[in-house]
This record gives sequence, C-alpha cells and structure tokens, in this order.
Amino acid sequence: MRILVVEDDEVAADYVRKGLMEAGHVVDLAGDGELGLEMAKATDYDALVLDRMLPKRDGLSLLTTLREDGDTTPVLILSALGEVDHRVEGLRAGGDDYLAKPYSFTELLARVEAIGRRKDPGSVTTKLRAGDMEMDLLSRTVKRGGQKILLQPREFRLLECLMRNAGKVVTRTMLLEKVWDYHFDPQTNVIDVHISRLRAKIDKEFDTPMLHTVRGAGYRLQD
Amino acid sequence: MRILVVEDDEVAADYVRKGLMEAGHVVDLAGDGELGLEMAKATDYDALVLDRMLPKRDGLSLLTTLREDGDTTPVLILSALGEVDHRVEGLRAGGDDYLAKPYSFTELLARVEAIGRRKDPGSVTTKLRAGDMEMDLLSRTVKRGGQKILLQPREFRLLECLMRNAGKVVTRTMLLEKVWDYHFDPQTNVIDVHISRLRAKIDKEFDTPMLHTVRGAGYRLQD
DNA sequence: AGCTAACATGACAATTTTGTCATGTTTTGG
DNA sequence: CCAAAACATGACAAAATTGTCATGTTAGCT
Repeated sequence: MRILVVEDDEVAADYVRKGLMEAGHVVDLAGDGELGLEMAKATDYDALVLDRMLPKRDGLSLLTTLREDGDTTPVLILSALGEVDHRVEGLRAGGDDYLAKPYSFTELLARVEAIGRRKDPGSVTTKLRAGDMEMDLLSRTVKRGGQKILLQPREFRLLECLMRNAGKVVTRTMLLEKVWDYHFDPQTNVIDVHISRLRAKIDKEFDTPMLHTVRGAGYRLQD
Repeated sequence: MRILVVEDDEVAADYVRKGLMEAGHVVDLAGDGELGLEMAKATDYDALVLDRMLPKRDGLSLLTTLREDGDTTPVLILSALGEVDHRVEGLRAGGDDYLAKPYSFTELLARVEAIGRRKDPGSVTTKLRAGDMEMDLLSRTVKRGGQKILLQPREFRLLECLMRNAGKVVTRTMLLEKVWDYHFDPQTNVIDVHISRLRAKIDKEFDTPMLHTVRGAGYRLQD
C-alpha cells in the first residue's frame, strides 16, 4: 500500500514511517499541511495518516479541501486531543478513523490497514484521467475540457491503453498486445492509422496536443 | 442507510436503534450472533454495528465468517474491552472501526456514518448478476454458467438493460429509450430481431431459458 | 543539404454490425 | 376453431467499423 503521512514532529513521523515500511508499505512524508495537500492531490495514495495540528494548514482544513475536491482516499486522523467531541469533529470532516495520542504503533498499523482495505473493493478504477481528458470506462465516454468526444471501439481501447500509462511511453508491441490481442507483428501500419484517427478526434480541435510520438519507441499521452 | 445492529442487551440495542433511526437510517436488530450472521448474509446492509460479546456466536467469529464469504460490508465493533490489544484484534478480524463502551451516541453515529460512507464510492456496480449469468461492465464480458458468451455491442446493451431490471418486465418503449436512444416508435421490429439474436446466444445452448416474453408488455430476464 | 527510416494520412476495400423485410409461429379472445 | 394480434426468425441490404495500401511528411544522421 502507498501511504502518505502528514506529520510535523520529525521523531514521530520517522517512527511511523519506519514501522509502516517494515509492514511492507510505501510511505511518503509531508512536514506541513500545504505540502501534504499538494502531495495528496498529486499522487493517488491508498491511505493518508494525518496529524491534526500542523504548520501552515491544519489537518482538518486539509481534509475538508481534499473531500471538496472529490478525493475519497481513506484518512486516519491523529491527535493529542482524545475527547469525544474532537473525534466526532474529525469524522464529520470526512475522516475515516480517528486515533488519539499516545497510541501504540500496532494499533496505528491495524487501523491504517483497515481503512486502506476498504478502498480496495471500491478501487475498481472506473474513471481514468490525464490532463484535461477524462475517460469513463463504464459509460464508455471520453471528454476533453468538458467536451464529449465520440470514439469507435478500437479507438477507445487504444486511448484507454494510453491513459492507463499516461506520462509513460507505450511501445508498439504493447499496443498490439493490449489493443489488438496480436502477439506478433502484423507487418502493416494498423497502429499508425488508428493513432492518426485518434489524434484527429482528441487533439485536432484543441490547442495543446496530448498524444506525442516518441520516435523509435512508441507513443506517450501527456499534457 | 440500511444498518444492522447485533446486540444482545435490549436496552442498549433500543437506544442505538432509536438514535440511528432519528438520524434517518433504516435499522434492523439481531439479538444474538447466529441471527445476526443470517441477517447480514440475507440482506445487503450499508453498515453493521456489532457487539463483541453475544449469545450463541461472538462478534469476532461472526465477522470472520462474513469476511471469508467475501462480504465487505463495513463493520463497527462495540466492546466493553477498551484495551489496545483487543481493538487491534477486532480490526485484524476485518472490522473497519472499533468503539469502546461506554461511548457517546454522537460518536457512534459519526463512526457508523463514516464507515458507511466509504462504501458508496465503491458501490459503482461494475458487475451485474442474474441467475447463473454474470456481466462485467468494465471488461464488457458475459458469462453464463461459467461459459463465456460473445455479444455484439447492441446485444450487450440490450442484455445490460434487462439485467439491471432482472425479474421485472422491461417494456418495448423502455428498450427503445435505453438501448437505441429512440424516443419514438421506429415502426419496425428491431427489438424482436435483437431479442431473437440475444436468445440464440444466451439461451439456446442452455436448458433453462432466462429471457421470457411477456406478451403484450415486453420482456423479462429471470431463471 | 540530402538520404533514409520512421511516421502520418487520405482513399479504398474487406469485414463486421445493424436494421429491414418477408414469412412463419404462437397466443388470445370471440 | 378461426381470426387477428403479437411475437420469432432467416435472409438480405444498408451502414458502420476496421484494416490495407499508396503516397506524403518529418526527424535525425552523415
């Protein structure tokens, strides 16, 4: 699991990070509220561990902003304040759990894993995003900058593959495997043709092209 | 939200039930572990409130069984035992949260709503089921009795519409709207033709037909 | 600059998917 | 039992989608 810990007390932060890493998780640290919010927005974490009292921006405000953005990453709130009212406040702000200091690490681990676990069944990604492009796998629709784009089935699969690897280069071989189920070189330019058709639909009308050619390697989707 | 409270102490159970109902939830009660398990299996609750100590079958055992069955309903565990080790135990068993008695009702409510909320974003139905038929909206695949069935796009949409209303009659008008986006009568027998094609794929090879005609009304999918 | 490999794209052809029609079958009410 | 309406299905035609080819363009190299 990929976890972000937002905590200003370095000793505590390090202690939590070490423990979580030993339990097999990938851990990022943020020392203040603003950095924490930025990182939470930038990366898709499986869980957040959030201290209530933080420099620059406090934990609850961070959480509220995150939730307003539609982010549903599970959050465990840490706090020195153990009183019922404060706990309720934290949960109401959109927290998934609340742990009062001092806590045992075992409990923190159990709780983080518990809230993170909840995300899994729900983490069937049904929407993909890249730049101002949005793809809904269920309704099979694509939008760029709010505008609907109609794609043919093959074009949809092609774009889906590119979006799942947004920012990274997707080789021709990968495309043949994922989009065409070909496990050999068809010796034709099917890919070129479909890339061209896709470009005409997703880039032509817009000023910044997203579908880039990486000469000799493949293609990459990016702002 | 539909919530199941499994608690043997009648006074406590009633207190929780009333409070949750006032907060606008639908509440069922179970007085012992076995009944609780049965009810949890039978109905799809949004959340479970589970006392640890129960007659017939204790809370943790109930929870473990439920999880082994693949049930992911969020569970809040209640207990007189507030010690860290017990809380960890509860969370490890698959609980989503743990609340020690005595607790304030406000906190219980906040916590139940917090864990229940988690289920919503994940409740984007990505799979439909009816009898021995299974449809995966993401991979766009259909299986009946474990056997893959290849459908054309239109056939898929038709079956999807029928499965979303499994057991209920779907009128021709509904089908024209949902599957063809026609908001008028095309004066042809498109529906009949596609129903026929669909039947050939989903019913022909199997001994019990699922796609039934409701003369004068429409069609219904059912065992 | 000029050459070449890699890529882009318009036009066409093959294939697949969808809709229409004609004809056959079943159900219901008189 | 018969007629009419409702439904089922095979065959064909239209439309949409996909792949191939030919030709044009670009980037990187010497």
